Amino acid sequence: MSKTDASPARSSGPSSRGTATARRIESSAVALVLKHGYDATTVDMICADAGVSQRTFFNHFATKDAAVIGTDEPRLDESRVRAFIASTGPDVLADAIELIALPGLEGGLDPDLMRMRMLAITSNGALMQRQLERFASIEAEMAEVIEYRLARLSTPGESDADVREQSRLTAQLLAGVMRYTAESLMRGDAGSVASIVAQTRARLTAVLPKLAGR
Amino acid sequence: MSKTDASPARSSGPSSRGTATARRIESSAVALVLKHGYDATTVDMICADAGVSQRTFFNHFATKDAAVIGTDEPRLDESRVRAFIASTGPDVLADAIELIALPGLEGGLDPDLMRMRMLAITSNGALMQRQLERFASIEAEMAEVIEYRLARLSTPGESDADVREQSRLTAQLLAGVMRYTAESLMRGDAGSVASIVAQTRARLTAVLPKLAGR
DNA sequence: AGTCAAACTGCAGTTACTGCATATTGAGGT
DNA sequence: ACCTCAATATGCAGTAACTGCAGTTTGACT
Repeated sequence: MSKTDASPARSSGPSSRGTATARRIESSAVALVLKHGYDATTVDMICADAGVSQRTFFNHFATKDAAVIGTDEPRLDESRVRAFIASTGPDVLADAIELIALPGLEGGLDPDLMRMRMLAITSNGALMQRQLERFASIEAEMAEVIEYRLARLSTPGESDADVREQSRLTAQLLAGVMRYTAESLMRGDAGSVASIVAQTRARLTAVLPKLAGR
Repeated sequence: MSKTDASPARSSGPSSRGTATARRIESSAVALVLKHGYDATTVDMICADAGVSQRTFFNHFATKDAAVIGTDEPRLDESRVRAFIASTGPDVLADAIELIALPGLEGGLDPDLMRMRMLAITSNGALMQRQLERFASIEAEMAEVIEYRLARLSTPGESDADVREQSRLTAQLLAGVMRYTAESLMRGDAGSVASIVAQTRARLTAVLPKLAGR
């Protein structure tokens, strides 16, 4: 009797939610990519190392990237979001960096895995790209959050629609800031993630006034 | 007698520079993708339509995407660059949009092909992503150009290195603006490319002062 | 006519990824 | 203890993108 659908994440969004198998695959993937590079690491190699079949691999991860990057969605931390919205300062962008970057890059489950994953990602341009796309995936969410801050800063003549569009634009600017941050990390400009984030914040507050046409 | 290397762009960056074959492949690719969608269009189909072998296809284009997106590098227009640098206004970002967007999205060779390509790209998220990556590829170049403007706006305490980093950051912000512009296009917010660009510019100058911490 | 190189082609192979059918395992109900 | 069921893992065959290699056509220049 056909049990049609069986696997954990059959062709839908990958889950990897904590299952031991997924975790094994992840750490094998990260380790092998660190050792041999991304292109030189085949899915078969990862499967052999993790002791699973190729089919199982793809049951857990939609793509090879996903196994390396990790699939835990970079959710926004609720309490941080509340604090962000509550703040009334004009440093919307600068505040937003920490909202995404700190939980997304640092906070995690297994610190060792996170560190190795970080290395694996920053060692490869294509993977970096994917990572940035993941950040981009919460852009819509960020736009919404940003809207709360911007609404309070709106000037007389602006409609709600204007504010919404400005929020979308700001969310994209934020993505740019994130990319700059990631680039700094890739350049290996020393320091922890937190210090790089702080540095970005400083540069941002320095340059923004110059760009705002009075 | 083996003539080892023969093809125009053997595994290096694709060229497509004007050769009739490449142009035929391009227009076949765009047309088929418009008709059947990106995923449903195989390379074989494109080859059949263009009357070339698959190997020839990959001699001209490194990837399937490339054939649809086009490979004419979005070079910066020299005269526009000069004008951009000459300008002393603080609207660095807003000015930069036009520097990239107008030649990149509008100005082209075959207007018909450009229009269809535009449709094909905006109809597919993945292709859009690629397009944005192409814009991103001139980020380094833009950072350099932006540096000229920012240097003039630098404040007393800043070193050259500071200005350079700020330029990099600004180039990434610009990429964000470009993404917002592209998103607007995809939403089909009516209007020509030029009008969308103008709209983006307006929103940008409206929102930037709010983000600059006094 | 002869030479040379650019462009085109065929073919076999690798790799990522998918659909389908099947096997295993473990928890719950009877 | 037995059956059920659902989640998970697997084998297998297939598709499609892309690559390397080796060979052929084409066209310009001598």
